[in-house]
Amino acid sequence: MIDSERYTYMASVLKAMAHPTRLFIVDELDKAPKNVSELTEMVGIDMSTISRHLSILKHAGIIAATKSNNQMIYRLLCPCVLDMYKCVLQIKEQED
Amino acid sequence: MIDSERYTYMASVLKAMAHPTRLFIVDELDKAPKNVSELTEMVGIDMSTISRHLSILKHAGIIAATKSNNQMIYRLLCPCVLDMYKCVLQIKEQED
DNA sequence: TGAGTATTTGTCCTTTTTGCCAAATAGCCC
DNA sequence: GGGCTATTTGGCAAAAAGGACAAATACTCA
Repeated sequence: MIDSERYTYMASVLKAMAHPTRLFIVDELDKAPKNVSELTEMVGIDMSTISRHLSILKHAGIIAATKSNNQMIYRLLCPCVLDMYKCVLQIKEQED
Repeated sequence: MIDSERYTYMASVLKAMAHPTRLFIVDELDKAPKNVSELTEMVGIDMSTISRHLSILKHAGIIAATKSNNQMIYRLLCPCVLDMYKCVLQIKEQED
């Protein structure tokens, strides 16, 4: 398979996006940076789970974190990922 | 979590994309429709595995199949998914 | 230093994904 | 129908992902 490394890299980024909670987080961070507690409250699951989701997104290079006092403020790095949402919804329309 | 259903749907489509082999297949089908044997030869893994990858992409609404004689010809339905590649590579550049 | 808040990490368990092999199915041609 | 080719499906094992709880870490403020 040609360019196998590139496909593996791209798949890892897409995999980082491919979870409902993480898509929600990305959407929220696009509106404004937020800390872990705020996101935890919005999603309504264990904070440790949210923290791991954030770690996955950060590791993929999609979001970044800044420490402010004893909080971690997460922000969206690449708003271009939101364009993916549009394409996906276009697929949905075509199906209906 | 607001819009939970929509995020679940979007995650399912992204998950369907999030595999190196499936990204390769999408890329190839964008160039031209192909049958299972052709893709199997290009990727170099078991045909049953390719068939399952195709089934995942088809189920997600990303590709479609047409039967021609005793072959299945797969084609890309939404070329917009290729724009995702661009965004992902943009993330990579920002990291380097 | 010690209490308190915010976040991350370790561990365990369950579910999902991936890939191979073998078997089943579908369609063509004789 | 029978052989042939193309594709899909069943079953299994290994690997990865997801989530909860508890414990650890980090930082602030008194």
